Amino acid sequence: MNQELAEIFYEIADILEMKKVQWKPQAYRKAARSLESLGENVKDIYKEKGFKGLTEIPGVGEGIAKKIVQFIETGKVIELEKLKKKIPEGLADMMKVPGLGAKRALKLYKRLGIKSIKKLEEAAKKHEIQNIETFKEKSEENILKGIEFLKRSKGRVLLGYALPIARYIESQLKTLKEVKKAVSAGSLRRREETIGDIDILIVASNAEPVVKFFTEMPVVERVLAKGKTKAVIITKDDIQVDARIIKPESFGSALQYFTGNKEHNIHLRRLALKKGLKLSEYGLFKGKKQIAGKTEKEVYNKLGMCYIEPELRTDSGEIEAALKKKLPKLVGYDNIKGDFHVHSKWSDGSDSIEEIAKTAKDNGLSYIAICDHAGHLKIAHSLDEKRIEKQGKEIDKINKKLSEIKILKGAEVDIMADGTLSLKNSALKKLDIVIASIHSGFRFPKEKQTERILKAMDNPYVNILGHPTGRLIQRRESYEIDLEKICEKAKERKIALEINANPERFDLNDANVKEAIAKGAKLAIGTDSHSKTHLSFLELGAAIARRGWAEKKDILNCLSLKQLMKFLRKT
DNA sequence: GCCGTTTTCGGCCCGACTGTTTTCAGTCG
Repeated sequence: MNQELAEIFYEIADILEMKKVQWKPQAYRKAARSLESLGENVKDIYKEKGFKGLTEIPGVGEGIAKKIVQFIETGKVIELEKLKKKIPEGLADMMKVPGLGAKRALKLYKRLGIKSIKKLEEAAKKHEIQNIETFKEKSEENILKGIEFLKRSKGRVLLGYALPIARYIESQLKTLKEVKKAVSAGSLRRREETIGDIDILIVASNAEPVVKFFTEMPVVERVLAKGKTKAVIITKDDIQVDARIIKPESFGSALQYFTGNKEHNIHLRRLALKKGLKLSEYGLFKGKKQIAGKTEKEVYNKLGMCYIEPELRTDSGEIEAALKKKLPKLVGYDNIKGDFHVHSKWSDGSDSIEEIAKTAKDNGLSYIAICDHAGHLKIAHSLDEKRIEKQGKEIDKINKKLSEIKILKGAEVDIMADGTLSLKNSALKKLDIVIASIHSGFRFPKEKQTERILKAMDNPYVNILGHPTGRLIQRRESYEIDLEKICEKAKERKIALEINANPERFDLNDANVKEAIAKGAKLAIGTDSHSKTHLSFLELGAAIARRGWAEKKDILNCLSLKQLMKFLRKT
């Protein structure tokens, strides 16, 4: 619902821009972005808090709220239908071609009657476009390249996929003697679940060789821009990477600016203006004098607030909290002592328990819970009671052998349609830790789904509710649940809600985490590893917790083994 | 169309790069 509405508002913005309407396009886009990053479904907001609730969404006022209501009730927004009649269908699509904005797209339509990407491609191939003033051969070439990119590009990529690529490019850049710093900013540094492009900031003694190196790296497929301080490339796996060369005295303000997000930055710049200052990527200025910019902290402090961690910079209350110095002390990446959700060869994982435990130990963990599938799910080689017992003996052996790491005996059991579990209590009782998850019946209506989960949570042996909403990023919607009720039950029953750190899941997500904490529920990060290399997802789980404003006390993984065992032995 | 510690009108972030231009508009982030 939110995404559909966002797309409608983006389209309205595009058409309005072509019609040379001032300001409204920005307003619609702001609302669209706001909807995209909203944790809650607008439909639920409307149901619970009515029209007023909608206008409380940042960037949504009376006008846009009315359109949201219209969409909820009728499935359409009349304004868009009207606008579409004035501008040929497909024309707004043309703006998706990189380098082609509203004005030039409209010009092509007016002069050549081009009104779709397909027609655009044909015209460019026939060299009809270079005859229009302000278009020449180069424009034609770029349009074709842009269309090609559009066809191949998969859009936003998962954080878990982009992060290693970014780190690799950073490390390559750091091999240059000119490079003093190379740091990724942007949505990657905010640890968003998907990344549009990678932004790398570089401090270098001499920009020229750095730009040359960057645009000629072996991973480069195509160079989009190459200037004195900025270069843009597309990698062979179709990820756009921007590089900026920064002076050391501006490094903090540049890092701040390029870490964003957009709303956060605009908010800060407005605050700066109110103080009679100007904030840009070059620094915070009073007249022509730079008063901050070397570090991010300096910039935030000079604006009258405390430092804001990158993961929080989404303009969703963090600036107000920072001004009042009331930001939470976020859980640290190094506070995470263990992993609660690991599969081994015993079910559908690919490594032995011993291999996994050794890797975990090398990663600095002090405990992991082996939670293989247990019960009826034959396809994942689920363990029955007998095999669980056998596995337990193997774990005992390895525990004796390895020091500094403790392997907990666990299982991931299925929540059946009626809310019972796929393994008998007599078996669950013997385990250190039990994760209950839904692996079937994704489409149950909200009430039934919630009831089913609540019933499972009443089982005395359940410790963690696995991937509570079941969504897969870009692939499957959440199942419909009443998260509020589930959080209340979690608090009451001392059951932790999982933050599944698998990059395709990230479930609970940041907004859910915030809600869970507000309701007093604890959270447990699990990587859902099916191979020892997946154990490194733990940091991504910590990132979600941080984006959800979690503190150490909210996260089970911060407990020492002793404290943890106490938590698990609930009455 | 949105928003308000300059509040119900009058603002709306700021700068780099490109291609086409001969000083700049368009696009992007």
